[in-house]
Amino acid sequence: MTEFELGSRSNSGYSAWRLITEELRGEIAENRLRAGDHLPTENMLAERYSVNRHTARQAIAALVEDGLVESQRGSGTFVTSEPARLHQIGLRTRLTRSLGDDGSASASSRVLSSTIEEAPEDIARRLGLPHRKAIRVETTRSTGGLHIAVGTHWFDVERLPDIATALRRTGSVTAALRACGIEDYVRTSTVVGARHATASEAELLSLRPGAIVLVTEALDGLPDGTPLQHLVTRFAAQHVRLDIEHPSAD
Amino acid sequence: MTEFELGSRSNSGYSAWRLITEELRGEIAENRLRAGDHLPTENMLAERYSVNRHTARQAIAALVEDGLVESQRGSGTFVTSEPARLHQIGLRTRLTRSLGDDGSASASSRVLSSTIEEAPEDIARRLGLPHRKAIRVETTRSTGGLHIAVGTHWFDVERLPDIATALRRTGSVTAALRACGIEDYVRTSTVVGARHATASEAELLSLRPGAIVLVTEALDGLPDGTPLQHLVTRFAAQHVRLDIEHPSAD
DNA sequence: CGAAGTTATCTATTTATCTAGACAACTTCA
DNA sequence: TGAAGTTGTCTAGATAAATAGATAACTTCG
Repeated sequence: MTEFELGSRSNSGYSAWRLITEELRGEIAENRLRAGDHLPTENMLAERYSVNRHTARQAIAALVEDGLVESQRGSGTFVTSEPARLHQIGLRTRLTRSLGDDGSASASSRVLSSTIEEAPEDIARRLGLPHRKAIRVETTRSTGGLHIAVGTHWFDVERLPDIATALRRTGSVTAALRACGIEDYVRTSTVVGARHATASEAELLSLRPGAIVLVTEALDGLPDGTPLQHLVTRFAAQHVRLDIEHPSAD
Repeated sequence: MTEFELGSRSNSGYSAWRLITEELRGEIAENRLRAGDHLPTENMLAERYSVNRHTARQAIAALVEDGLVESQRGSGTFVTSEPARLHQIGLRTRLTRSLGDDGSASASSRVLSSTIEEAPEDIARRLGLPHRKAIRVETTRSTGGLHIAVGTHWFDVERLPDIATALRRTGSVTAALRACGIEDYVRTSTVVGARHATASEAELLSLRPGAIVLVTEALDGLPDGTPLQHLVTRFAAQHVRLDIEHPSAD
């Protein structure tokens, strides 16, 4: 097993306890520590990572707060038996418009704002805009009281001039597109990345600053290829898995 | 927002400069800051994140060290790096082939180890193993001198008894499968998540401890659906984004 | 019961990180 | 040329994180 040392750990921008927390979280995620298992004791962790016992305790405390482990005075700390529920969200790869990217049926999305803005150059290009004037819509999605994702949608203001009012009325992008006469649309590309959440994303998703977000960047278009919507969605990585369907070519 | 930021940022386990560094890195990776672009000045960053200018400088210094930006006294700091490269994921995804589709011959994969182990229960179930005895193979993948991904492969030891020797001989999973008589296989399912790298992953990928990995968990099978390989791949998120293949709508 | 091992809590101290202000060196542009 | 704006460097102080040691409360097991 590889342990980081003081040299590489200090000055890394990550506190010692955070690194230990995430290391243990990774072991749980990889099933090397399983439900019910006894975590290394505080003294063992302190020795393994060359830190004080208090630092090891702080690392464990973060896992306790996340519900991954439970501490019992006198006996030890154990991996929680029922792992936190993960939301499996389907990434749309064909025109499953009814469910699609909105995933589980219980998900509710809300429009935070919609403004007319100058689109960034690359987004304007992907949308095929000569003028760069676009409608920008910010949305959030939550299920079961948990904030799951925030989305930034870009529409061509000339192609869909009424999308803003339709959005405010329907509260849903899909319904708003239908109100604008778009019955069918197709996802033409999706790119997935991961990074730390920005401060505003962390606030919207009820995450700590620095939490990890999965970022999907997608382009929706008419079946003939005309681009309709550029969509950037940020998911809280600790609650979400993205499920990719692989439609067989035949 | 700014005062709230300070309060919630502390005690997060991430230093202020690290959060700023990672936010800027994300903007570069997602091509919102492009090669040649002027970074916000130190004073602008300090104001935007409500930190001292020295803290903003430290954030930039980390990007300089990673070779993403270059500072020029008097004029500013500029982006020097390209956005994260794309790794394609689709029906015919092979770890060996899909990276470096720019035709660069620099992409290479390496078999680190192969052992016979008792597979974890969930993996055994997905592979359809009654006996739980499986071959576990660890691989790494790099391109352009960058370590891109590490993979953990699981095979049925009874269905593919010779895969280990074939792997050691060929060095490639695809070639080894072909040597075992598997001419064609397809991706059945892919699930994507993200978390911090463990210390061992960070070492294999030449990342700092605490860096972010994209984790894909995939099942490959014969065209008739028989499971062949369970594959967990960890990509260095700062270098890679996943490009989800969409079937052409024809 | 008693000993050993565990988590919980407290105080004090050291070390690392962040803030504050000043000035120098350099570039850009009017 | 000069003014404004930028990065580079220095000193000092304030705040947060980690260390060190001690003791209590609880569990397990011989």
